[in-house]
Amino acid sequence: MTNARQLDPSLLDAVDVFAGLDKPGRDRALNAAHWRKLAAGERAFEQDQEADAFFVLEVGRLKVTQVTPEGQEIIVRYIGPKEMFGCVAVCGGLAYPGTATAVIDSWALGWTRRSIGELAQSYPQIALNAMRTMGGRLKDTQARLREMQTERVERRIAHGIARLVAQAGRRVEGGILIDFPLSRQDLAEMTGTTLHTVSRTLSAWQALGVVELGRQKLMVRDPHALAVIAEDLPASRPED
Amino acid sequence: MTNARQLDPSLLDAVDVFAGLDKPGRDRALNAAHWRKLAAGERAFEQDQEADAFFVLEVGRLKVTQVTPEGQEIIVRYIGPKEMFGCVAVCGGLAYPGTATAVIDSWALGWTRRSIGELAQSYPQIALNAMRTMGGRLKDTQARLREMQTERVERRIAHGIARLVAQAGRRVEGGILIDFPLSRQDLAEMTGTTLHTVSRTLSAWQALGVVELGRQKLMVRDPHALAVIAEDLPASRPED
DNA sequence: CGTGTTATTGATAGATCTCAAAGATGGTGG
DNA sequence: CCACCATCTTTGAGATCTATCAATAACACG
Repeated sequence: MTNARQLDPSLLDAVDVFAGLDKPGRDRALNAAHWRKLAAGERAFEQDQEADAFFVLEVGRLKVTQVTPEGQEIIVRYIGPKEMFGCVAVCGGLAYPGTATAVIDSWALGWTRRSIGELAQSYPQIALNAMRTMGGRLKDTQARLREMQTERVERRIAHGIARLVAQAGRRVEGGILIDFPLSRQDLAEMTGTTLHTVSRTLSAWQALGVVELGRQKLMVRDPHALAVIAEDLPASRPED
Repeated sequence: MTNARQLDPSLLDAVDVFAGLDKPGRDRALNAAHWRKLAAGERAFEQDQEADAFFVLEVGRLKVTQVTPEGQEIIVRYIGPKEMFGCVAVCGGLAYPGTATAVIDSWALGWTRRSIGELAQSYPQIALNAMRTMGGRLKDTQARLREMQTERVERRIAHGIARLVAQAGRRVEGGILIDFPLSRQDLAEMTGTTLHTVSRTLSAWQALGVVELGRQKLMVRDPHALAVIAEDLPASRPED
């Protein structure tokens, strides 16, 4: 693997899984890592493939997807800089549960299953950190499950976008822009609906001035209004 | 806490989280544990309460539920003997994400957050085991999310029942019985539908001889037929 | 035997998917 | 620089699933 990028010691600074590690620990972790470049559209790993590596994204954006036996695709989550991915399988020891695809050109640090295992052996803190992250993901997934079970489409879309705003929102003139290309189809696969319904819903919101739309582009003009929809607050009920 | 039951060393034998521990380790774990009796309907902990303990169920059956801000309840999972619960929060350090309620009279072993932390410190294997379990739960939850997003109600109910059969099915004369009281409402809260739709669906299945129904009782007569519905396979001949 | 819970069943309305077609958009190559 | 093409998006109409409303029935328990 070409080390086209330097292994700067600060790379692991904000990475949760290596939090609390001393200097020698981080150096050792960095020395065991290799760079992996992922051009937009390229895959870090695929569903059901043997889980042989664990990654931390440094630059870019990935989406993790699963396909059903019927061939329908759903988006499990988006991964941003400093987030880890491919962790579940390496810990559990089986195959990757999903496919990780770069949405824009990205750079990730990778560790083989063996080297991350050795590191965790020497630094138990790593296992505890990983556990904390997995706990967070489990909670997050349960929240989405709860939304799917109890909420109508419009609220689910609002929640999905709110999540993206928190994770990948960039303040720009006039609102908050989702910082990577995002199609109506992507939103549909995140929220369990169809691109048609997403398109209709977003068009209605645009007419109300809540969002501004473009091709694979989404800007939230009025985050408060979005929250009102997501939480189904009675705020601006025209009547009753 | 009354130790109404003995602390038999074999209690931890089949408990995943303590797998691979040597004899002194298990003894130490057992000595730090306390018994907790849960009468049917009683709660081990409640949603948003501070997470101060971690449990392993020894006898009985629990359900973990969450309520939405609107007051709608969903069932996150059922817990059977030798399964751990309350782990997420203790690891992550926050509040319990759901409420654990005994469905039938139950006995659990409990550890305070402090004592389980000390144990994990001394026996890193515990953290690894917990991580493996959480990985499994995450995968399971993602599978349910995928089902909710891509499947119609009938298939979701079939999947839900299949999961219960695997977890709590008891072979009896004429089929496999779900081993605890389970109402139509419970099934609805597991699969994201209403008790009405569950009732209609089950009635139809009963007419086909797939299941046999009773008050809070469900027996699967034809597991294969159920699998056919769950996987949406082409309807096959009875003698296939 | 009354009472509360649980379950069944019918009718209806509404949300959302499906099918269909046309309209934008941005990149590419001539 | 422009035309063309693949993709992405919008919008309409109809079909369908499922929730909701409503009423009754079955069951368990004291």
